[in-house]
Amino acid sequence: MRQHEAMQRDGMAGGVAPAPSGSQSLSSIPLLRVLSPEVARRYAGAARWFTPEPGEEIIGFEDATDDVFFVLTGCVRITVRTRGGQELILDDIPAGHFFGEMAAIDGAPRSASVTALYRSSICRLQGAAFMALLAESPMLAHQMMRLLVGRIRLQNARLLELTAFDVGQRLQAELLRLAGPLAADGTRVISPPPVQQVIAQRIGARREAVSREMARLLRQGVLLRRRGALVLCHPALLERTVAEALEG
Amino acid sequence: MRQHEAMQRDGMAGGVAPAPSGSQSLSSIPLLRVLSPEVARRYAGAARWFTPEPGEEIIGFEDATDDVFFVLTGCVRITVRTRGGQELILDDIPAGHFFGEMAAIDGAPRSASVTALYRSSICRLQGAAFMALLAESPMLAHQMMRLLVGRIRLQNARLLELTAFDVGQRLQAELLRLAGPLAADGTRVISPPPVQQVIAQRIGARREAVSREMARLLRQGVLLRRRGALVLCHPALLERTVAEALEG
DNA sequence: GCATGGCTGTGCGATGACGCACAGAGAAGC
DNA sequence: GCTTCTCTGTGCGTCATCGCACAGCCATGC
Repeated sequence: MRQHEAMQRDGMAGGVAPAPSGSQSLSSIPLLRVLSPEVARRYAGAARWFTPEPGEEIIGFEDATDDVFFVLTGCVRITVRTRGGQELILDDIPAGHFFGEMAAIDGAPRSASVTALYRSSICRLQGAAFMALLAESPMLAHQMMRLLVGRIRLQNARLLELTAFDVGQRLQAELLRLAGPLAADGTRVISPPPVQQVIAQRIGARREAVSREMARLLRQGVLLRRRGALVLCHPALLERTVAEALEG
Repeated sequence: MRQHEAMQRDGMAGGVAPAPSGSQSLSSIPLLRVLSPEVARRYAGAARWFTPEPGEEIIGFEDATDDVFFVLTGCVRITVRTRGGQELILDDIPAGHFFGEMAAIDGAPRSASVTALYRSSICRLQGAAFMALLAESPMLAHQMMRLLVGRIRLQNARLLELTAFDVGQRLQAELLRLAGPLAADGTRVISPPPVQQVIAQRIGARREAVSREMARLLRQGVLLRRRGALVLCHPALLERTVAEALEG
């Protein structure tokens, strides 16, 4: 079940949404913090709050809506699927971030599906209102562009990996992306670690292949399994392997 | 040689750049046409013109520059490579379009390389000036976001194809992307067609595999080879195959 | 016309990934 | 504690793709 996987992936439990106090809540959204209170108030009417349950689909592929969604608590997952069950995880959106802005910007139908991982509290803003906000605040527009560019960069990297790397190399690259910052002892941890199935769906591989490759890394000692965490013992070594993959 | 490939891919021959008439030329750039003449004049000082030769590298991976480039005539190709020679073609930028905006927007080093396919005439604008323009013109900023979003959508599709499609299916999807509009007789043409090596680099496959799959399509009669053109006889049939690939 | 050089088609062995199957480990619930 | 369910590890046959090799084709230039 998706719910289980979600729980395992990340410790945050889904909580009840804070009572949406209507008109003053837009400024609780990190992206919109740059707005003046006056502006935020003006657009509050275009916002609605809701709290999807784990596994609930928030956006379906090719939906014609253009709302923008802000995750206040909880977490959602963006995926593209073939109807045959092949599923690629594009991104996980944690609390404080947002999704759904692409349809608002270009008016095209949704290109991916979004599902709640836990019970989440989410604010949805009408696409037109969001675009008006962007037009009103150059700072906001700039921030938006930075985020879009960041996503393109990440996807460029994934595209290259998919064509040039084997499963083992893609796994190592993904582990580095998932890991937290460098700790004092030179290690980086992934905590809590996603289940292998999820990693597989992120790097376009099968669960079994991920299992085999992780076993290899464990045997080599570059990876360590702890209670509720994966420890990259020698992140520099992994980085070197990835860099070498780029060499050849 | 890259030059040859370029010639074959597209009929436009590299011409000599129009004598850059200095300060009034910014308005000859499609993207910047929305600017008032006054604004265009104000930023003209931040622009420089140059004419790279075929095969010349305009941007190298991880360069620290942040200029934005506008292709006035000719064409350039954006690629990411492994140093071992694996090369993925991200996009070709024809006359009238631009590239290099990502570094200007987020200040990060270049994530891909750009090479001139023919002798091209190109205008480079300082990153800071470009960002100032975006801040000044919400219309321009909106247009920019639309373009970024379009690129993300395209890459989402390619990512899914790479993980879920086999070479044959990816080829069919790419042929549909390369083809021009539907003609009166129900066909769509690709003219001039890229060499197979280029198609292979776009879909993350080997030249031989592309050759084999194209031979199959030719045999089936959905594809036809003409002088300097590929004709998709039954584009609807190809679309159906791709859609079916998504089903299973 | 002829030679050159790149493009294309195809055969074939090697190999990496798939996909199934099943056993053991671990967590959650009763 | 026991059951149940998911997650994980691994063996193995199958299959798609790779990577090489080489032959024929076509365009270009002399």
